[in-house]
Amino acid sequence: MRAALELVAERGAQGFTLAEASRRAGVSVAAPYKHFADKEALLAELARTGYERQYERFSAAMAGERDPVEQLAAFAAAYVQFSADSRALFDITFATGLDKQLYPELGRAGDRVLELLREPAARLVRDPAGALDLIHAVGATAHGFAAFLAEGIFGDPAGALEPTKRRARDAARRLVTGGRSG
Amino acid sequence: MRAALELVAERGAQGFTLAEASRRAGVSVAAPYKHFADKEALLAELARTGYERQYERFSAAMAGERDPVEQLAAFAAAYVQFSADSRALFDITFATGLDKQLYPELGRAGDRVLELLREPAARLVRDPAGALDLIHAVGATAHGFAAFLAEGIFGDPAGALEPTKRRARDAARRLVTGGRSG
DNA sequence: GTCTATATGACGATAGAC
DNA sequence: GTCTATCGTCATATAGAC
Repeated sequence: MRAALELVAERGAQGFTLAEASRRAGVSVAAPYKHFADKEALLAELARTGYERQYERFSAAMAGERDPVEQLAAFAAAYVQFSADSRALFDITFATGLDKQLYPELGRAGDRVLELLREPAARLVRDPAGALDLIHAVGATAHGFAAFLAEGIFGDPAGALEPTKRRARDAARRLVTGGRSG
Repeated sequence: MRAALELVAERGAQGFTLAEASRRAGVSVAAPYKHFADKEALLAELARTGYERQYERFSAAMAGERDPVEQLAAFAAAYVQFSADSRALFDITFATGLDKQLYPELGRAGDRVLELLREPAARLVRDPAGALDLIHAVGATAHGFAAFLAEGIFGDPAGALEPTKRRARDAARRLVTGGRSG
């Protein structure tokens, strides 16, 4: 798993091959098949832990804030942070093309992450549909900043991390406070 | 090129293979090498046209608005629209991992797209750094909505397209009108 | 511009032994 | 739980003829 994660970090979730991961782990290419049904199953397991780490990190970041607006802003910043310092785990939860019907735990784990935003959103918007919209808007914006950062659009990803976190935080605040919420 | 694009649409930019594209085009696997140096060069060319189409579509959408806020909002909606109706061209501009140093035209073509936002942003924010921040925020948010839509987070992508466009438009407006702009 | 043929090398997955 | 060996398949890229 460690070797697989490293490989995903280097080559992306698609460029990942079981054979190379096996070589790096120092085992034969046959060994993984005693632990996983196939290549996809290993990727799915990796993605599951990716969501779990996200959940831990985001909830920790949000726990430091009391104001719901600041909780959403903290989420956005933590999202960007995670995408940068755990890029492999982040990518694998997105760019895999894993069938969430085939791996239902995956869909659930991903939903749990977005549900972190439910309480603060509900405190800000009475209407449930409006609250869901706010959740999606904050999540999408955080994701966009993370993707642009990784793509180098903000310049060198290492150097641009802190400014990008700040901007994601600001954008989240503006999404909440600007105009109506639905 | 047509066959290659279809293939990218089906299997993503990574799953794309030159051999399969050749088969679909009805030519041998050797033929493409008379037109492109290698597989990457063909992908880069595809990505370049992807940026060009984006530029055309986004500028057309923005031309329909006079108010700078609405121009930014129209951009966001058009971004989501393009990601949905031209998914292959959209994906290839992002998920390729193409070295923009090796293909400098690519970087320029991508920058040109974001520069569409420069004038409206400048009209809204005097400070140039603040204007750039606004460009990045609108672009990132549009991208996030597009990515979430494609990933199925909003439900069936076909059905969720129009609501997502509306939400992206709203979010862009809120980014501009909410709080300070830097 | 296109073909056939080929060199070379990976990969996913399985069989069977230890 | 791990190995060696292997099958079948596919890929990228080149050489040389038409």
